[in-house]
Amino acid sequence: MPHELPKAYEPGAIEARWAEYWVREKLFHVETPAEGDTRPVFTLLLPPPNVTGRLHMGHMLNQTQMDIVARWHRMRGFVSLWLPGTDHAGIATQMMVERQLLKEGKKRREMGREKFIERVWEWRREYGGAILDQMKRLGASVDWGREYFTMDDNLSHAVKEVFVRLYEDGLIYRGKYIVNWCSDCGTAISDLEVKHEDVAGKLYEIRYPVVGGVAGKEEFITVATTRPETMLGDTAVAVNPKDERYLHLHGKNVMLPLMKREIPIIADELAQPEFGTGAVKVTPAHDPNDFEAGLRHNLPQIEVIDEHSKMNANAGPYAGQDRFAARAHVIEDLAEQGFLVGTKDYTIALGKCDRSGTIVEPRLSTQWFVKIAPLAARAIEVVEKGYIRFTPENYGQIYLNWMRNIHDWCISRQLWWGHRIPAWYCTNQDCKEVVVAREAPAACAKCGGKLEQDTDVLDTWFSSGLLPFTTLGWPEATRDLDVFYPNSLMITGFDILFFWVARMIMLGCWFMMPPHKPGASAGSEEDALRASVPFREVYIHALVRDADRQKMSKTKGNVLDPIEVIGQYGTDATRFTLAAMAAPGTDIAFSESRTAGYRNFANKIWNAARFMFMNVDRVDSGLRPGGGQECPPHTSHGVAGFQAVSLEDRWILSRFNRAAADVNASLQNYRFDEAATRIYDFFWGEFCDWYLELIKPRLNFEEGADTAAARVACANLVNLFEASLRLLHPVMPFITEEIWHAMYDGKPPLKSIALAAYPAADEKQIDLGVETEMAILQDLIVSVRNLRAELKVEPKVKVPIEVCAHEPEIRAMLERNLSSVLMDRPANVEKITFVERSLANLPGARSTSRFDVHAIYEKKIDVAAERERLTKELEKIEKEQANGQRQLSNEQFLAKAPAKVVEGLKARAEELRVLQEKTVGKLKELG
RNA sequence: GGGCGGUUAGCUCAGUUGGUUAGAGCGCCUGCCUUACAAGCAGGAGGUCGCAGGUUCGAGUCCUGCACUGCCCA
Repeated sequence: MPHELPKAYEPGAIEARWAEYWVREKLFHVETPAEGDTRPVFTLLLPPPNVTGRLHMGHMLNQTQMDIVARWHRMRGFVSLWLPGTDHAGIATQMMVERQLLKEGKKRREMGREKFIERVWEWRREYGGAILDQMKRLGASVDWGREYFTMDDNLSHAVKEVFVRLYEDGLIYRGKYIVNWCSDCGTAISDLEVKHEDVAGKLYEIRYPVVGGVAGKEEFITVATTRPETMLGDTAVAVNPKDERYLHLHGKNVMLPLMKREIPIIADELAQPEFGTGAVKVTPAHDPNDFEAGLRHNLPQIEVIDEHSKMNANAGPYAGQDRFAARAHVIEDLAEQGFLVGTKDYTIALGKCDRSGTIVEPRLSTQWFVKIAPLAARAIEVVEKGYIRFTPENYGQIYLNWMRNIHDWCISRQLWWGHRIPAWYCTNQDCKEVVVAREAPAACAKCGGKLEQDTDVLDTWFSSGLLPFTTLGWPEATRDLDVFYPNSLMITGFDILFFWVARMIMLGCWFMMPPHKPGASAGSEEDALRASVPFREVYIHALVRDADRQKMSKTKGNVLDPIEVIGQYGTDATRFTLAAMAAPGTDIAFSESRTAGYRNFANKIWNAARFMFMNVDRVDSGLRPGGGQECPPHTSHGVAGFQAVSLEDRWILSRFNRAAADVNASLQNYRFDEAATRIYDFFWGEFCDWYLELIKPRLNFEEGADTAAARVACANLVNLFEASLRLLHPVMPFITEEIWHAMYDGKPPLKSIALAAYPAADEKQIDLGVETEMAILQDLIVSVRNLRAELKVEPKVKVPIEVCAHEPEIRAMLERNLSSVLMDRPANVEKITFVERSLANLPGARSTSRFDVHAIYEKKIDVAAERERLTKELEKIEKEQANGQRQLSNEQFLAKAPAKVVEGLKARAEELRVLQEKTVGKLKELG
């Protein structure tokens, strides 16, 4: 049986099937284009989800937008490559596996590095594909044949290569510096992985006695701190050199309370005269600013807190205590000994580990760093020069501000899971040579001693920052790299703008520029720079919040699982919701009522299709889009094979082309919201509400009916519907695929609608005159419906009407297009009489500036209600009239406003004059 | 402390380089199971566009200040 669609739209039944089909048929696999292939190329890289992750609404928004763009380009004839993959996520994955081990009573360290890593791989094989399977359910048109994992051999090889080259370029160094230390994760983390949180804390004022006093008298200098326990490691007190209060103390020492250690008073900008007392304690081993000051003044660095956030042996009597317990004890002892001057409430911006939530400890530690300035300079330049464009634009500025204030990047992590740092140290204590190499060296080149590899791994973002070129074959000179680099676009959320986008730009502009760029480089240095960017455009999407605009979080319990939403409303409806709400600059308050509405939209399409098939089967079940010809080529404009015989035909054709033009323009500007709502309005508000109703009289299959007319109407319907499905496909891929295949009775000319051409506007099919005529017709129909409601005409009773058109052309147009047959369904009209006399003042009449229409119906109207309505209307008219008059009598306006606006206002004034007269007349008639 | 957004109908949001009558979905009210669709159809109510100034012939839109609110950075 052809064209069998179940009565109700059930997304679950169709979506899983197509999702599976797209993957099985490798529909979105892209072969590397051969030399000489001139097709335009569109490349997208999927921001790799964390391999331990589950799909959340943010992913779904991100992937919906990418899929819309990827499908849209593909349908427009681009080689559209969308590369999927997952990220090995060092800390998260390691923690996940450690937790699993703990249940078996095992520990990572007891197990040993090699066995542990093997275990992580096992874990990954078993669970690592979950999020990608979820992606398949979204219909993401990625090239599964090119799927990557950041720990794949080829990518690991590239990571090593990048590390060695940066080292050789002098951009990687190792040293003992203050880093952000998470004692829970047991590793250093980068600045970006520290989240600041304002908490209520205390500011303690502590006085340090000045050694020897001043002028023989005991004197103190008071410092303010939020972390009194670190005073145990103080090696100086700083005052501002310009601060006159402390000039007499320059060069003196103080006696550090509790520790009884003499430390100097230094003059340094570190101390801000307006903050607290103007004097600050200096703890070089436990504060980044103090660390810098310590270097300036050659101060010793005394560590008092260890890697587990406990006080160490240097903390004297406090050794072994937890840092917070030590704080309490220190305060107690200071108070007891008379050194505590005061305690104030104070808001502290507390740094916490993004992953574990533990309070980060600034700690001296030997780590590897990237010297960021040279990389940042280039990354700034390419954005300033517009080689990378941000949407919304303001993110470009945010990016630049961040990039201009960037600090060196700590890239080593004290983990096992990740890319191990390719550095070796000579175990000979007299040599201690450091070797950075691509392959493990056999022995120390300097002394022949034994070498041991660094036990640390690299920050996960170090490897993901390379993906735009490493996934394409770098460091080899590959054809893929030639064709697909730079990527066309990066779509991602604001939260990883710095983590990832910024780093991709820095690394891309470094390694895809000479001398690191593989293959021959043609053109100037400027051309090379322009071509070095990882992507031409960056689109930053919003955050998905819950319906009450609250951030979704597990603790609040307001997390919406996209898979559940999909289960309830379908992927298409969920995608449509995200697209329709994706207005730039605003977060998305995801509301399920909205999704339910778009599920209804899908149902509407479904039923319109059933209506189409029902009629097609009555005319000729072999009827196919394009009259059975081949599928339109990629340059397809407008609707092919459409025979516009009636006003509504010409109208819908014109409206379709306008919609196509608008949707393409919106997608070009990443206005997914505009594109989605434009299609919605067209399909529901114009195609279903008006066009389908207006052609029903032609779809008459009774005895003696005009079957030729029905055939044309059906053919038009099929052609228009097919084009509309293509227009909608990028946003709602499943339902469009389903109906499209049904239209061809399961034997479509292509494997998928996804491979068909995207509709573009055909200017010749757009007709403003026709649209205006149709608007008048619609006005008339709505007026009659209004009248019926007012007159409370029984729904089943048909009413004859009289129509008076003021202008002969309008009357001719109405006479041409209005028939009782046509008016029967939309307005329940049985007979139409055209008259010359004005009907404006009759009860049971409605007027516009172009016509009067009168419903011939006995029932008395509700005079009071009618008067109220008319009075309200008159008020509105007169208000607008007054407004218009004020402007039109203003010479300045006439002189300065564009002619188009003035003319428009004059025309409107004339309309208002007619309407005002009619309304006043009618009110008089009512008495 | 520095920076960036937001404030439009009961709710969630659109509103283009300033231009004629500020729109949608949901919700609400009224009437309809009209042979595609009640997940639907038809009709309707509801807004001094956060406040105060300013620029302009003209401001929801541009500028200044204020209030409230959210986010990022330190």
